[in-house]
Amino acid sequence: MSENVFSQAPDGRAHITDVATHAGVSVATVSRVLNGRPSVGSASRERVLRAVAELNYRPNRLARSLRRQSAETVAMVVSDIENPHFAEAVRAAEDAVYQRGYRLLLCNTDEDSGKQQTYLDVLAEERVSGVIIAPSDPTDPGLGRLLDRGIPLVAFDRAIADVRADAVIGDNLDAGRAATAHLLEQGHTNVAFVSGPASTVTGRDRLAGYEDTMRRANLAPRSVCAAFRIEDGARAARALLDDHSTTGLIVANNLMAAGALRTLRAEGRKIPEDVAFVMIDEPFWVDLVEPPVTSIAQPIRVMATSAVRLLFDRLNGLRTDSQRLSFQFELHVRESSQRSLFPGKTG
Amino acid sequence: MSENVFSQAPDGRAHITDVATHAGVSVATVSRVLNGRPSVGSASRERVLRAVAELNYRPNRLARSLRRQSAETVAMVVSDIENPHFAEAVRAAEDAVYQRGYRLLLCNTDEDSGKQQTYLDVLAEERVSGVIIAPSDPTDPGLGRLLDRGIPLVAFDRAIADVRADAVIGDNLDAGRAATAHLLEQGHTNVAFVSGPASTVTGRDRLAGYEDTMRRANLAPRSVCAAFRIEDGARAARALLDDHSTTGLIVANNLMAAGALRTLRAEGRKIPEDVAFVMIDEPFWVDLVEPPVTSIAQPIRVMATSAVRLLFDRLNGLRTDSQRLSFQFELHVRESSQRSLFPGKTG
DNA sequence: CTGAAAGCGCTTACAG
DNA sequence: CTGAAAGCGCTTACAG
Repeated sequence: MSENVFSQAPDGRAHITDVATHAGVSVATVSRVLNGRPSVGSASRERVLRAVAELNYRPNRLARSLRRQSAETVAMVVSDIENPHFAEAVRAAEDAVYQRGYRLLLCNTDEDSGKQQTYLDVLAEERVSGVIIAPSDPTDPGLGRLLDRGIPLVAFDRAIADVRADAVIGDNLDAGRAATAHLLEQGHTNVAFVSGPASTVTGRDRLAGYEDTMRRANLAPRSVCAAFRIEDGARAARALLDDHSTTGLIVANNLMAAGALRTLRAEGRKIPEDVAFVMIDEPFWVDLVEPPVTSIAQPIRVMATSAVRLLFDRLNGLRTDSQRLSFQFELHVRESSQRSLFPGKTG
Repeated sequence: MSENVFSQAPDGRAHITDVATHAGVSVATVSRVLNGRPSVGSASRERVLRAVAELNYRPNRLARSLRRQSAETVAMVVSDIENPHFAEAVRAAEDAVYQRGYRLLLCNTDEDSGKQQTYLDVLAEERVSGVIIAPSDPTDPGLGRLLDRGIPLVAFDRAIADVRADAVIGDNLDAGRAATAHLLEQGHTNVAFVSGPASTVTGRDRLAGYEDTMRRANLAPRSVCAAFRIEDGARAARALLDDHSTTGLIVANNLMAAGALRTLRAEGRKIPEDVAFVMIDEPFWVDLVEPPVTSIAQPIRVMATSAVRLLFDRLNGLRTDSQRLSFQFELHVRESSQRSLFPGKTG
């Protein structure tokens, strides 16, 4: 039991050597106590713990990570944290990662492939344990480089080409089909589609589902591609509604849907009387707007949690082959598409 | 120019020593080139750069951070990343931090003081450069411990007691006053208030502003405290609307406002005819709902950017005294509170 | 159960 | 302009 003055002021800047001195043991013993190794005498253990408390000691995780060759950090790369869809995913992923004692590094790429590239490089330097990514640019060579280094990658929401990556993806083709089929069943024939960017799978597949369903019904698809943003949705809707024969409108994500609704309101089109409306995604406001909006919902939380599980299965060596999880969307019919409420009008 | 076989496979697992060998220089020279130090001959520089490219070398940032005693990481701790208010702040902060070459570590505390405490400890271990925090628990001793270690702290959105911390706060008292004054001006006398939790400044101050304004007008304040969540807002609104004499309702944040709107709709109360409605916060959906909602808006992006600036001023040694920035809210009147549109009814 | 020592991969005075 | 060497703060065989 040393009667030393503190070898270091108790301001938390103490190092493991200070704790060792203070407790009268070796740094190895301190380390063992701190890491919960069993082989430490209870007397030593107690003195170490007391010294830690008195010095307000916190181990330096940089040093530990360097030594252990593991940073216990998962990075999540999304294209827009302000998109409630991703906010929800990030939240669920953070929870799941935190429960496993890891940290979640957030990277927002802003749908900018340059920013994504920079981030992927940084993540490689950072020696993160794994990466969950909704790629802005799925062709980024940085993705392959990460995998080259043995850093497991999970494509979330949007697929990437590299077969070594795991993936958790919604069935976007089906989402586009379901939305379209629903409006056709309501008797609409002139249905237009506000699509996401062709550079993303979510953009392409949802559009493909729409076009496919239209063509099978011998109807001409009509769509405009836009970025997944509010203003772009408003603009795209304006373009599509120029043709006043349009009686059904599908919007490929929640932000664009907000913009499209603004356009419909600004132009005085009644929903669903003039235009029936369906959106993909189900933000909390679907039933706050007037009328409540028919939506195609995705189990985002479950998907995010699954992505984390896939990652940790790899990290824990439980699996070496890559896996791809596909999730179904669900159609939730609300007033915005209820043509049947107005049986007088038929195409 | 060495004709060596790669000292290490070009799979990105190369170390600085491999690069040095490959380029035929010392590790010191490699390090200098990588860190942009001027004192390197152009021949050496070129060979190093080529070796880096050929080996797909990426420096290990853990080692660098350990050596430099700086992780170049800023942590942002928020209570709910799904709250669009914080999502917007996180996004702006991430941008500002990224521009300075730092990373943003996201910590979601879920309004759970235990989780916040754990996170603050982890951040101390992590040796993060600084912390921006909207505290779930402003009395957390971990806050003081961080400051003890010399880690700069910026209280964002919600103040903390420690005078060593910087702060970027909205004038919440004024927000509560402005919302209330607006409804009183519209002729309402029976105005109720859905408040946030008393444990947060945003909860307390907005409520205090409301109560103050009511009392000055010799009116009896009536409020219910709730968590900043959708369901809690719905429940609180139900309780307050039980008293059918209520003609004005103010809700203290955007999530609770969504819940309150749901309640109003469920109970068939017309806005603003039966109940005039004002919310604090201005999410993008304020003008999508019917009718558009009068809101008290805050310049969140500017606030988040300012928080980052305060942090870096400290990190760059430009300032040692603590600073507190206060931001004003703005009242944006929309239909939900337009009593004047219905001049026939007067309280 | 415990300690001395090597080593994780860098950076940076120091010396030339 | 360049290199040899110390050191950042830990963890972990190895030996006892």
